[in-house]
Amino acid sequence: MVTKQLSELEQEVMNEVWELDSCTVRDVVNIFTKTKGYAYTTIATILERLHEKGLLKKDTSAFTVAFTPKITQVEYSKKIASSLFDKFFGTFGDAAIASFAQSIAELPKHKKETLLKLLLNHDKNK
Amino acid sequence: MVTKQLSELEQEVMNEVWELDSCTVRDVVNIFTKTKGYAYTTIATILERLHEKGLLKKDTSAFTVAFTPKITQVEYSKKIASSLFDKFFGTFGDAAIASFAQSIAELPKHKKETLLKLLLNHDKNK
DNA sequence: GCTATCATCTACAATGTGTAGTAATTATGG
DNA sequence: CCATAATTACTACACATTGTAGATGATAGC
Repeated sequence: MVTKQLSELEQEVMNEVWELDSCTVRDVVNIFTKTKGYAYTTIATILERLHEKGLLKKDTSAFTVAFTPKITQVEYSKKIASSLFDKFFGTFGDAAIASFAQSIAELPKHKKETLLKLLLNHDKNK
Repeated sequence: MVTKQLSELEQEVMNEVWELDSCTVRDVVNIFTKTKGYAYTTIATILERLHEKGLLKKDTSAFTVAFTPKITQVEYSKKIASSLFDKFFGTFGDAAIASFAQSIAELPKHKKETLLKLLLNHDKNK
């Protein structure tokens, strides 16, 4: 099951929605006005596209529409990780395991250590 | 340094070029006729694009052009892995380390074991 | 010299993406 | 209750990427 990645802006917006949890177009626009200035309709379009892609629930019962994530950020990141790995090993095969390992080894120390701990734990409890 | 991923077809062709090492358009066309039937010019276009993207050397000294990889598949897969990890953690932050670990845990046994061995080795030699 | 092959140039439809205007509708402050 | 602001739904559009390949001119080899 290939989980296609979101576009840059979609992902940014999605991250905000995860922070806000339930929100309106205006809420998201307000967040972004502090940094980049997007038109109201631009954000509306992106939220709509995220809805079409099945990532957001859309509650239209009130005049002002509310969007809510259908999946948590952690769940979603899990899907993306799986999909990435599948694609990576599908493309490069077992020869790429070393590349993979090397990239892990080059992660910032705290990430690497947390990761190793998790992996070894997993391994014990199998 | 973000290494952008190749398109599906570009990647397929690139994989063949890595197998053949030095090759002509015809060589690649021949490989593919066994499976999918691409027009000669389709493959030529893809090879040209891979050249533009800096992945292939193009030797035009003879009438029949020869393409050669500028980077090995393993080196390239290393870049992709790094880029993928950067993007992944850049997008989802440390909260995603667990997702990452879980996806590793779900890899086929032999991949996972090879990977763990490499990681622990790395860790020892630091 | 003819013919098959090749390289290069050009093209084009489909899709994704960032970006936003317009029209119609509804909420709201006075 | 009305005017103005806010909101939604629809439409649009340019630009990049991708898969796909035709046309045209150059060349190699018989």
